[in-house]
Amino acid sequence: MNPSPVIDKFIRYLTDKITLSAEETAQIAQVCIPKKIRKRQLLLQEGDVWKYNAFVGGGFLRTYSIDHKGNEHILNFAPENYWSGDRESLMTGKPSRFNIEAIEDTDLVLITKENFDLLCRTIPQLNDLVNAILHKSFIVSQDRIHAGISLSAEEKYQKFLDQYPQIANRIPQHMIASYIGITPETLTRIRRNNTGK
Amino acid sequence: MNPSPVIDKFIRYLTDKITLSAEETAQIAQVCIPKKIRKRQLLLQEGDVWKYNAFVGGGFLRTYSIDHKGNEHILNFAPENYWSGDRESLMTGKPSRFNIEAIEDTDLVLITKENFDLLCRTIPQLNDLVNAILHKSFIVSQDRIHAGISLSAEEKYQKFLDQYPQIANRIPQHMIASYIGITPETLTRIRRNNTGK
DNA sequence: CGATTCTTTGAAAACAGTCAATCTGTGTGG
DNA sequence: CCACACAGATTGACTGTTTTCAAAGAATCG
Repeated sequence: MNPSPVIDKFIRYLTDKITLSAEETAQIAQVCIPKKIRKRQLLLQEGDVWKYNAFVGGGFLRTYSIDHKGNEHILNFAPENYWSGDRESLMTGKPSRFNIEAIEDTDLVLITKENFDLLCRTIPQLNDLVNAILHKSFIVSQDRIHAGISLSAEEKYQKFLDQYPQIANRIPQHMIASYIGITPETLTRIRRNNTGK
Repeated sequence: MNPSPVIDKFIRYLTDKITLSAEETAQIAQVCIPKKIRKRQLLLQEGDVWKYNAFVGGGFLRTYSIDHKGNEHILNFAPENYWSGDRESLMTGKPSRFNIEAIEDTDLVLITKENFDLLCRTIPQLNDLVNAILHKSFIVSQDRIHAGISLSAEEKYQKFLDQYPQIANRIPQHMIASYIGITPETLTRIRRNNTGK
């Protein structure tokens, strides 16, 4: 047992997918930094450098940028059992263009890049898992790009609902609008036309 | 020396990035399938299952879909020293939604998924290289998604020019339009307004 | 309840798409 | 070498979609 429930949750998430020895789980737990953030608090602020891998044990995060007009653009959502962070800042060491904010009170595990890389080098199954997740994320990204260049606003909304029903009913709809790249007013109008039929 | 110049090119691409023993390069070369395709020929046709990893030694490929109105949407370009293929079809075994076509006469190396995975398991440096490429590709994808939801058509065009000048002057501009998700007519109008200043 | 956040609405303007026609450059076959 | 075909780019007029801005209604939370 660990001092922190979210670390337990993280270890369970891992052992659900890969086999780990007692030493390995201990080794992982040792470098886990549990963290709680309240609704509307920032985990990462634009301009800061991101240094971790973050696992969401409970709650909900969003990653977004703010453009020159003050409009927010949501790049990602991260509910429980998802990962969050800014890989670009992590990899390059440059200041992030994004904010990561809690949509709900959130429990996290942070692992610094150095520790995480070390774990991956020491535990091959973990390395494989991480690569499998990355691989899947890439495919999902490509699909979102394809949707972005080929679907109408209405189709993008429908696709979002189909793909992420559990997210859709947990967030305000202006965040869905932001994620698919339209204004909240446009989303209202799309919904009016659809529910009318 | 290999029977095929494109395999040599591929091996050089690899040894430029990682250290390989003579046996390892031999092992890799052994499973390489060299292939030439002519301009406008298809490497992959929508509906077929994609089975390979494809390295572009020379020439130029594009990956695109055709929507219900008959419009093409370009998901990716692959010039020399890039990889191509449909990872989604490769991973799931499902028929591809995409076509991959040669924009110019193209020299390729194909490696079947089975052989490729085996190589990665046998040669750790190769595995690391592949993961590093995937990691980078993911970051590039995220950036394109962000551009898609936050930039105007004009800004997307400008970003494309900045990011891929060497691609921009090698393809017809209606393909740039297709890649950034606008019509060729709109791109013409954007250009007119910009070069006018 | 009062404050805040979120959604909806309307009217106008900006933007992007459609369709059809024309213009341009390139390359091929006669 | 010319004529023609073809792919690509541009234009204009029109339509349709999306944004913008301002205001008013819900809904939620402390």
